[in-house]
Amino acid sequence: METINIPTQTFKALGDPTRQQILGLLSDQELTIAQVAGHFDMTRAGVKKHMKILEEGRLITVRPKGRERLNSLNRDGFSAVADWVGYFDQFWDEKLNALKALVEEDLK
Amino acid sequence: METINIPTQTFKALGDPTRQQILGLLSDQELTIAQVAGHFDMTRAGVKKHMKILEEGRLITVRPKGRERLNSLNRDGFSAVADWVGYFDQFWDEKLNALKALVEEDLK
DNA sequence: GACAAGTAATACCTTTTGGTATCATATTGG
DNA sequence: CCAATATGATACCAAAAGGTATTACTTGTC
Repeated sequence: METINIPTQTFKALGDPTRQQILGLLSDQELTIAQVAGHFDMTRAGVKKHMKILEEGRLITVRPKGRERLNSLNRDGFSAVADWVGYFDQFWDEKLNALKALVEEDLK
Repeated sequence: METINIPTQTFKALGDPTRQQILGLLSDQELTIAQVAGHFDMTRAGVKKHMKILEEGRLITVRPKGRERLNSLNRDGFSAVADWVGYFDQFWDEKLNALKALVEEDLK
């Protein structure tokens, strides 16, 4: 049996509107925490907590540049979600096959 | 600009291990709330709440059968997640194109 | 050392999670 | 048909987790 690891932390990270917006911002360009905070009515500390959750969900990565730390999207988390959803594609395939078998049985 | 609606409720529904397990059970067969509760150390009322969240995330549907109500997977939620992830695929494409452009610039 | 970015600690409030209790409804047996 | 039973829906409550603001501390660059 083929198993798949469930990206719980990734889904949790995605289940918040603020974090979704942050991802949207980062899809344009990499940003510091202060720059992200500039787009919201929120303190740097508040943004930082969301960034940590996004990082734990492997949706962003951080790289130092001078005295700043630039945050950018990380493909890992997105791939994990895509894989997980793909796993359930089996289900729909089997369901369609079962339906097809039923129909063919009817035609006999 | 092409927009995409963000399935927040769906991600929220997916961000819980118990609900993920429930989806796994339902990928085998449709089940009543009582049957789902049989797989967990949880009351029917507790399970019911998870089912409601899954339903709001369009991950399951319910159909009545006698005095029972059978729960099964709903493709809508899964499709929404797939679409959303697909939207971010653009990002990786653009990033690769930018990289390619840089490399070609270098070769001049 | 001064400044700006980042991080840590704390407190407050809201949301989520799960339990118990209760009620309505549908089925089944007598 | 009526009583007993099983299912599921809902209301209320307590504990836990999550979100935000405030304040203060650390670190890196100039």
